[in-house]
Amino acid sequence: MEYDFRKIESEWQKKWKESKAYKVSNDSPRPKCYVLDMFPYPSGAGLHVGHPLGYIASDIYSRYKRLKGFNVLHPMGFDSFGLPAEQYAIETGQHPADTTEKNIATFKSQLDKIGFCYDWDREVCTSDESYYKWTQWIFLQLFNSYFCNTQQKARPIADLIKKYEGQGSKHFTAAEWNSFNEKEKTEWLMKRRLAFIAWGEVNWCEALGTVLANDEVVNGVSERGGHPVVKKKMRQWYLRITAYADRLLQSLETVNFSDAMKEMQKNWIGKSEGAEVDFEIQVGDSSDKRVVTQLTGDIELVDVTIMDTHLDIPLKVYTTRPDTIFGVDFMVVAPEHELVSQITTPDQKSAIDEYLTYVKSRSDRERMSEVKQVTGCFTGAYAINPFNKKQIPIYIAEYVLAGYGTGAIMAVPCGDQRDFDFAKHFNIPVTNIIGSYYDGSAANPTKEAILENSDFLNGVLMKDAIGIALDKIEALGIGKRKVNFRMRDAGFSRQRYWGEPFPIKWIDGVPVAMSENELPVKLPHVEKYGPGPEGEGPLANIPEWAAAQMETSTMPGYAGSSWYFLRYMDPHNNSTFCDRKVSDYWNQVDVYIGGTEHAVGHLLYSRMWTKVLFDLGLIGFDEPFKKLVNQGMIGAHINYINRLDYNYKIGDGASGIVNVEKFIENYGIHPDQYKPELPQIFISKELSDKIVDENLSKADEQKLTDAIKIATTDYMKGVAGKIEFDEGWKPLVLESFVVNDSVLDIDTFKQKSRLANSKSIFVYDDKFYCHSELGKMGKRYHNAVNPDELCEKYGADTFRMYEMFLGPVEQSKPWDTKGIEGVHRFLKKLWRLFNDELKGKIWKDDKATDAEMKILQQAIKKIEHNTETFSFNTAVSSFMVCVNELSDAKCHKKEVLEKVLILLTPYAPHIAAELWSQLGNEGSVLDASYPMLEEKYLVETSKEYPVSINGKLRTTIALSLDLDPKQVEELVLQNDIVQKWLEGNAPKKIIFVKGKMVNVVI
RNA sequence: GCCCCGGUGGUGGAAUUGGUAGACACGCAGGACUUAAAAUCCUGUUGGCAGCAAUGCCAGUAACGGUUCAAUUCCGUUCCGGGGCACCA
Repeated sequence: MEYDFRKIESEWQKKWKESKAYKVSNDSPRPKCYVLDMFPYPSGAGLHVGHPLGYIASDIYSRYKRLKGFNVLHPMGFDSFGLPAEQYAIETGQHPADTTEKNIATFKSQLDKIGFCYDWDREVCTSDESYYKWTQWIFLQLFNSYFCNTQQKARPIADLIKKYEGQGSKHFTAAEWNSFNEKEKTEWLMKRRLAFIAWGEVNWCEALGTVLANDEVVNGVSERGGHPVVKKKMRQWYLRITAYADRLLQSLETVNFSDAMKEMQKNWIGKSEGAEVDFEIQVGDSSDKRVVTQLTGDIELVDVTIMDTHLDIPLKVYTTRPDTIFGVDFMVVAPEHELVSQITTPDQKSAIDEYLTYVKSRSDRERMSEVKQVTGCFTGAYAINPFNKKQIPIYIAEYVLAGYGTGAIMAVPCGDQRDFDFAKHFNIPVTNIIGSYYDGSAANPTKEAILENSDFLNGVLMKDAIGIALDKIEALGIGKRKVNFRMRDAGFSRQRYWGEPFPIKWIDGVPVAMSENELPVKLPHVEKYGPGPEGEGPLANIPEWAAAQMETSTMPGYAGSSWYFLRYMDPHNNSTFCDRKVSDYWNQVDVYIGGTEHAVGHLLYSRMWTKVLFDLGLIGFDEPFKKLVNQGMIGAHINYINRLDYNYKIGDGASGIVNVEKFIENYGIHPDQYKPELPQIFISKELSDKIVDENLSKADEQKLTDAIKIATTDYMKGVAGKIEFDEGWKPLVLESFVVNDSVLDIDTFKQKSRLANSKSIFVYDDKFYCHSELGKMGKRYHNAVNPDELCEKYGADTFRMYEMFLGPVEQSKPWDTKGIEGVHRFLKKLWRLFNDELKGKIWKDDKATDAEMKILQQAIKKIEHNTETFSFNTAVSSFMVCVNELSDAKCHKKEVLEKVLILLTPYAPHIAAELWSQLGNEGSVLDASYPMLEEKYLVETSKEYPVSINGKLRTTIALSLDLDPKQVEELVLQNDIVQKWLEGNAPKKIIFVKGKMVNVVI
């Protein structure tokens, strides 16, 4: 009886489907465990072997927990709104709903072949009405809530209105509030809502007709498609995630994420503690009597003489190092800063104007990329150091950004390298406040120096001086402590079609929330997916939609994925997004598995939504994911082949001018239109390397010349002209199936590669080598490996185990299909413990020996530990060790084998179930109980001790474990090899670690 | 530039708190079975030196140095690779 995995797997998959073996109940006396994979986007390309890595890991863990007696929720669904479907719709005219449905079907069939234990009854798709109804509902909760700074939590906006009506705010009195008209009230409330509308500079991409999030823009072009992106002012919806910045940061301490992940989130939030300090501004020096006369309206510098040279408005700077305030030698203000026009002196006006023009001419991209070049311009104005009244020149420079802090910094050249470079460039004298820590050649950002030249801070350690300076600044009323965050509020509008419509109507220019019983606001059908007028979304093109004054943008991709883990708990509830009782039962996701690419986007947004829902009392926990496991990427070799570049040119050859008549006679075409299909000349890697190194041998040169000759002569018959070779060659991506260990399989290449043409010429030595590098797996690199094919060829069980066997889940690693044979052999070997090819059944009911039990118990111990710690690769090798040992011991005993099957069920469920039923077991192996570890079989009485001389292993000696150190020493010293090394001398020391090793020091 | 993670045979990778480096596989080489192939099984496989051989010795976990009886593991410096952030004050 052979291991017929195709039959076994399809039969068991069918059985499990029919018996609803993966149905999960919300009502169970067993403890719960929630294992979740990151929401996949159902792309048209389908799955490649990189995708299921995390799914297999989570599936193994889920099945393991089930065997351990947990009620396990392990759902799957689809993040089905998104740009690619819409792009595809624009290109092909197919409705995104149709293509999405098709893609989901493909995904599901691919996933099912791998044998995952999903309860498909709980599947959710973000583009289903029954789902996005609740996305819209949560949006309304966000819209109708504000962040209360006193309680540091979200509260209903009604509470705020009540407060405004009763006691007003620091901006208006209660009486004023009550006299405001609706529009004014709306505007004030909009400043506090968690979902709000605002004008903002957004990344506008003309080609996609949409606004992109920061992380969707790469190097100034759109991530998808690479279209140019420009800044544009638009009215956008935003989520006030900045209100949660501190809580998002603090509660990172409560979750089990990797340090790298926490670090990324911390960087993104970018909290810094410092101070805002006001500096008096003096325009011109005191001998110069010119100053600003008008400070309101459109400000202009007026050339009049006035005695007072001080500006009423202070220069507000943000600094994290108030301890360095006596080392300030100049100020830098962002070129966009509103004070620039006010403080510029007439002398400097033309220089400043020139610099501003220069800055405007620079794209953001240039401003970011050119770090080394120092640019800037003096404004003519000075700030006054509030402590020592020193005059400090004010510059503008593009390295200071208007959007961060106050848009102005105090520059301390002895402590900050950028400031130092700037000072050198403009010959600004540098004040040294850190003594020997500053050597005059570079800045030193230390906090460990004792301050000098610093008035009341003299002799104080910088670290300590920060607090002292802050106290003084606050006491003098010239500034205050201030915490800054780098994070910005999250843009929540997309000028797109394939997303959730907003439950918002615009009435007299005011956004008005629709009521909950009007939900869902259904996404209407459109004929065209192009953008609407003025950059609005496609919905603006629908007359009825526009007439109903509906919001025309839709929600972004992360809307639906910010709360989907809640919907899985209660997917069919029509009266609420998720029943509180149910979410209290399932609570947080215990293990969340996915890639690092969602580190800052999805994870921060879903964490924020969870906090809001918690604040509003809708769920009972404020962090969605208890533990996060980051799966590594599966890479693949990208292979390149070098093709010589050459062009056919007629008429400028050495042989002279083309005889047009003769040419037409030969070819029936005018020479200008003649474009022959030229043979392609491919050169192998070592040859192209030699060419680069100018290391070409005579023989190599001859080969190339010959190839070129063949290529040219064929096409030159009777024609005057020549073929011109460009200098180099083009590396082209090869299909991975034509390459074996960097060697090109020329026959397969000729038959199957899209690059081959009938007249390809190959230039190489003994083997044709290709250039090969490790990169991503994907369609465009022609190296994607499809899991379906592997499941077909080796079975799902083999595929699952091989993916795990590749290496640690969290580590990125290259794919290599070859190794899969080893895992497949292992399963066949396991099968042969139960069945013989000829004799059939060979398993027996005999009592197992202690030695056999020991093999089993070792396996239980290792595999349980490895599964628990997500070390699935070592678990697979432990299975191999176990089966190898049982085979060697010729153990075919049910008592041992059935336990092995339970251990194996999470990893290879089909074969485990089949053999389990062959053993005559009633009931499903899916619900068997995990074998208990019985330590008594693992107790050893003796050990083969490694014996080292001076730490170097020389021999091993078998010793009983109950010997005392003295007895051990005696036995060790009697050993021949030890004697040999001692050369008759007494050892200096003998180190004995019980159960580990012996080391003799001589 | 800053932060995080990593570097182990031809390849993927093992190695509790420092305690027998290279488990388990792939590949390769040789052998058995077979008319042959597939499948299966057995043997070898870090490098170098010596030996008919069992074996022995030396070197060896990116490089160098340190701590220790003992270092892939801890510390320091450097190099290389991957990821994240970036004129962030």
